Amino acid sequence: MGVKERKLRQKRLLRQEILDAASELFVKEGYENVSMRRIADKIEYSPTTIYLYFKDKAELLEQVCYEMFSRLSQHLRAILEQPGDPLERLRRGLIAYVHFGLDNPHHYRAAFMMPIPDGFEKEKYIQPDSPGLQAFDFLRRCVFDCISAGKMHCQDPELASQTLWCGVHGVTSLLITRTMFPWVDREQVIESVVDTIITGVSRGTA
Amino acid sequence: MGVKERKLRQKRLLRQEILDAASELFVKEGYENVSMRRIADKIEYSPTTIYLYFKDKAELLEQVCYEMFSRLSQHLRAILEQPGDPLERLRRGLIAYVHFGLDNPHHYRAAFMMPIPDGFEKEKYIQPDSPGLQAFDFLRRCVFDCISAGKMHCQDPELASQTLWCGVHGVTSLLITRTMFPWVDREQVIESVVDTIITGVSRGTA
DNA sequence: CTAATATACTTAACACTGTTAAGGAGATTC
DNA sequence: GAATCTCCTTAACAGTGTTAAGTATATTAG
Repeated sequence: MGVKERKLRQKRLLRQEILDAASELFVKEGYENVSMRRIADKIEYSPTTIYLYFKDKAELLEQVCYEMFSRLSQHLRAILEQPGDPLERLRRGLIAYVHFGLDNPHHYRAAFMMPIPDGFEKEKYIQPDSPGLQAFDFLRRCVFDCISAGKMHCQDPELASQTLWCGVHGVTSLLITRTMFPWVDREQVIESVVDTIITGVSRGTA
Repeated sequence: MGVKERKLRQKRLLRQEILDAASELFVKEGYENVSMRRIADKIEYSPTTIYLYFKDKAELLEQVCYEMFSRLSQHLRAILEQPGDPLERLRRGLIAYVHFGLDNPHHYRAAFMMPIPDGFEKEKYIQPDSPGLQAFDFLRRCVFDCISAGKMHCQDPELASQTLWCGVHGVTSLLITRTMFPWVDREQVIESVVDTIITGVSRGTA
């Protein structure tokens, strides 16, 4: 009686089709410039069909970002699980973070630079297995490794991690939104920020 | 024949009235949650009247941000023109920047965290007397003072300034958009970031 | 094999949005 | 007193996210 499974499979397929269409459009044109009707056109269904699979446009974006975070997590894991000097690993991880954001500017904007709808964050962002926190966890572990290796005299790994995150987020988001600013050189700024915060955290007194 | 001046004065008055109403609503509810009709209601004019004074909603926001930048500039000047250790001045300036952003989250978001409409930036952001660049100039001068005083061995004051800006922007924007993130302590993170980037820039090798 | 039900989708509509075109009172000028 | 100009409004357009109601089709029950 595989009929039920076939139906379920088809439902999942359509759901993914919607997700892919939305993702592609969000990436190309940005969340607020894509309408539900456009997404519907792309998959050749009526606009209201989307609401059978997603609560609203925000949830659609949320799911798209979820997938994006998963990719970021994988990306970071690949880097941070390599052997070698933990400080150098940290450096490479932070730089990879920035480039990942610059490669996916619309998703990055959606994930980190937009106000979170009410009653949204607590459930989705606090649960510890969300890809967002998972990515942050890689950073935290890497910082811990640095402290263990005596490469960083800082009492508080959590504070250090959050500080580092703020730093890389700063470059990433400014390079995304202020493309016309007379940056001395984009790559140079990225390296400068990463080096600066690593130096500051590892040699700092805080 | 003061009739012409009176009319001009009244036009400027209404323009400012629109600006104030828009600013207040933007601050309270955020740019995208405020409609032209709501602004019009507040000043008790028809919605289309606004278009006699501003090209579109984006220009309205731009002007509101312009005023906000002017206040930030004044704020920073007050701090950075005080005598004393330039490194300490820099520190106070950066912390003031962050708090200013946190005190005006919607304006800060509008000014730094939103994509710039096409054909907008070149004219408005590159002209050197814009309050935005003016504020950045204070930072640049302060960094220059630090280098002159031998407190910072870094060859490139421009790169150092941009690096510092990225850092403070990072904390500011993350604290604005991710209010529910389990921050170790908001004030502590601010201080940590500022101290970290200052330490990094002044002791760094880059 | 027919009748009832459940599934998956669509059409039509609502209440909004930013923005523009056309028109209308009231003051100013000739 | 007639024409013009200024400032503002009404009405409308084309779009938005979203919901309620309706319609075929497939599945199940009698």
